[in-house]
Amino acid sequence: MPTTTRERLIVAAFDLFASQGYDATTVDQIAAHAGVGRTTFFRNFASKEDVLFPHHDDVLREVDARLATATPTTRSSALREGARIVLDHYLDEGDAARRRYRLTSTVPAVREREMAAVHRYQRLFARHLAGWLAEEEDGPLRAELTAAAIITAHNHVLRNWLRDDRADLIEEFEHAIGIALEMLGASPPTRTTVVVTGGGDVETILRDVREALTRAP
Amino acid sequence: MPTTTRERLIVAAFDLFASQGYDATTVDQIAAHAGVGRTTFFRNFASKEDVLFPHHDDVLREVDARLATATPTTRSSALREGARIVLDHYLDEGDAARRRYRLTSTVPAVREREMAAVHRYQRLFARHLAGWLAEEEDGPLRAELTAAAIITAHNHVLRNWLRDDRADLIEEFEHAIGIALEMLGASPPTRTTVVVTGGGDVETILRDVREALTRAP
DNA sequence: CGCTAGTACGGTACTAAGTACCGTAGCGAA
DNA sequence: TTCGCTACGGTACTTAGTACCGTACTAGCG
Repeated sequence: MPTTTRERLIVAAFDLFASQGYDATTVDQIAAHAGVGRTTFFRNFASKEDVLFPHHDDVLREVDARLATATPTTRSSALREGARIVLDHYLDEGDAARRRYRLTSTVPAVREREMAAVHRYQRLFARHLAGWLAEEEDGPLRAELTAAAIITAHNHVLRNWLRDDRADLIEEFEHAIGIALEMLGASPPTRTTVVVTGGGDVETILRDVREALTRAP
Repeated sequence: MPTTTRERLIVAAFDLFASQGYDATTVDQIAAHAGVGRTTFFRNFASKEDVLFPHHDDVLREVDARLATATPTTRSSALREGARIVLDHYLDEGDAARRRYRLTSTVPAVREREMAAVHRYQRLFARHLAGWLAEEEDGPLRAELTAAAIITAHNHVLRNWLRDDRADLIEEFEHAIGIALEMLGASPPTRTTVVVTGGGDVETILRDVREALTRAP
């Protein structure tokens, strides 16, 4: 098993945090448990909290790249999918995400770090949005509001999932993002062609459309 | 001048941070500059960062009290005035707020602390809003979105002011809060109408519908 | 007046995070 | 082999934060 030193440190840290608690675990213990020296820990992670958020930089780059591909007509879905990248990453982490959540709920220092991470995502979205809305009235403000809405909706769904595993997570996510974007302003009319009358979110509408289309000629 | 020890510590800390920078200033220096022992510092402030945010607890209580007085017909103004309480507090601080801002802009540890403080306000707003929207569909999510919008609008105006003093601050604030609430207040469309002309099989149409719906909020 | 209880303070000693620096083992390329 | 690079371990240090103890001051009460 050629696991890298960095990964061994992450595993060791999560194990010790889970068994002893965060505050009661020292960096020396983490390093020892991973079979390396203390210096090596700080070479891989800038602080004790950082070992809990080892992938945010990668995910940030991913989201940044996705948002950068947006065109004026695809911005809405770029925002959706940008947020989905973050959500999916948490899902991929699986149990680790849940163990970390338990820490963020109880340890102030970890919670602050988590908030800092969230803030970076929000600023990333806001930066792209600011570019998109540069011409509009109150562009910078609207950019920040939209970014805040997306992050808030994302976190809302994520927290629900972290608390108790639920099956319809993706649907919930689409619903929440839909509400966030819908609350934020009317979109220009599109030149689309199909139709549906009826209420509900995207998934509901799609279900209705599918039903109508498959039932009719 | 019967200034209390706590206040002397605050003044000493701000002075030293301004002259030497945050990291280069030790708690010992702050205590010595205030003419007290190191122990006394930690009796008054839980941490070195805390001395920079000495009044948040009071303001939080104030805002809490204001929001608690809201009736179903006055909620909008309660939100406005709740945010105004926070803004006014920063204005009262005057130069101290601006000196702190300089630190939050440059020192990561201070910035994280600031974000934690902001988060407490947002959660306070969200808590009240959640109570107000308890009956509504997606109440908790909408509560968080609204709280996020208010805090974001507030911070947007505040940051502008902290960067460069501007005269029409209050007007800007009302404008920003207005946009935030307006964006959120817009009643969600109860009927969604999408029109598709043209043929194609069911799956093709469904794909078009999905694309249209996800592209335009 | 003397006595007592509470409060604020100073000092000492300790733990642990984070930094700086030095030395060294491995490893691929010239 | 030798050079250069990278990763690692060890030591020593600074500083935030905690725990604990002793003491001065003050208010209240006999």
